[in-house]
Amino acid sequence: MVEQELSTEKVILEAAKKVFLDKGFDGARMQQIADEAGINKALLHYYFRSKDKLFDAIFEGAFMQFLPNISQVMVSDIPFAEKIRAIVGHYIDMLLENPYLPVFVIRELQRTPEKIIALIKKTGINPESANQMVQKEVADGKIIPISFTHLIVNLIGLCIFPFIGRPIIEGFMFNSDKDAYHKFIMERKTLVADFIINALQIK
Amino acid sequence: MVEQELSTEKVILEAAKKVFLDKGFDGARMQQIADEAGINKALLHYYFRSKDKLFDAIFEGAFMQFLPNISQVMVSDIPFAEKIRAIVGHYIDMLLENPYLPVFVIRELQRTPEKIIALIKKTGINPESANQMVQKEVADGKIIPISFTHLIVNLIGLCIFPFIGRPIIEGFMFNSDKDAYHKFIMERKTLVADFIINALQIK
DNA sequence: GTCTATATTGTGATAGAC
DNA sequence: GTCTATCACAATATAGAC
Repeated sequence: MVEQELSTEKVILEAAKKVFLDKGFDGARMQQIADEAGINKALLHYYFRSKDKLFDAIFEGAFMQFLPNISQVMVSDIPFAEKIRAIVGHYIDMLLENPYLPVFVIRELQRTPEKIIALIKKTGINPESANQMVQKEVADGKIIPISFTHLIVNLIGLCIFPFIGRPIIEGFMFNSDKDAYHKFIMERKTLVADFIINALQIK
Repeated sequence: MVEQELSTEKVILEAAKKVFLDKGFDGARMQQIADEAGINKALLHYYFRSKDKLFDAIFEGAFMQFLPNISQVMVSDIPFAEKIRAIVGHYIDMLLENPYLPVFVIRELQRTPEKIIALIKKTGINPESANQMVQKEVADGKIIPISFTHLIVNLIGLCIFPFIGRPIIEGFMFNSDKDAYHKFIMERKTLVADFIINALQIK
């Protein structure tokens, strides 16, 4: 078992991710990334040639992480309500570990939408098959009529907004009480799932 | 009735709002704002002295518009379900007219959170009084137990995410079919209200 | 591979004529 | 008030020594 030191490239990628996630492409500075990595600017360009390419090196992974992992859960054999609970629970856990991810993705989605559409198309994700599963539940009278698109938009919106709006929720609603904010997020793991389950009138 | 020509200051503010809303503070360029206003950069500085001050001149109004107008509706005498319908309907209508507003506010909320907390505190908005109204409904057994904070976070999240995620929804889910996207948004005016009403099990 | 120094371009801001 | 010209500095990127 070797105490492997992180390669320079990995250190740069870590630093870049941290700065880009916080500041966005437009707000990030190569100098800040270099400082964060404990190296100088020239070395960034030696490894990644340009700010654009360095950004690309971290974006795809971040974006894929942002998409909730529904396919694994959807094909499993548990009741629909349990699927909702599992997806919401895992998604909020991921967001707790990556709280800047939503704002980051949203910012870049506005800056370079075409690039990101191309990226998501490349993944082979198939919303039509997801929709068929939802429509099966509808046809069986298990849930009220709703499209997969509306459902996933509701689910993501309910999960990410507390992270997007953290400054207002923590700073204003909870008077900068971090513990109250954290408690609020933990409550949402069950609250959001129940909210969706009630809304869909799952039988 | 005079065909009043817009003052230069108003033209600048309109141009600045357009560019800042689209690109954010970091991505916006004074040159682009000048072009948009049909004037030169020097004149921008003559009127507003700095990019920061020009930004401040448009931000407060934009941010206030972003907050859903709940107080007027909440104090009225209609049933709770109708209040939800009214708030959601008006909010989505506003977002249809200002589709870039959510991303803009979110970006700046991350960039200068303290400034924005101070701004919202200045308005005298009182979440405690809103919470009391919600708790009255809970105590009367009209809705399931929920805090005002969870409720408003759910409501805003459900309303804004379709606008935040437009590139993915329109570009990917609907294969760049703008009409399909617009239809989707219009559906949400009733769908989101019903979703909340069902979730709260309003009696 | 890593550094210092420097080139090059972009961008906010000002000076001064009209 | 509005313009052209320009300054000053910030930021990306490269050259070249080690």
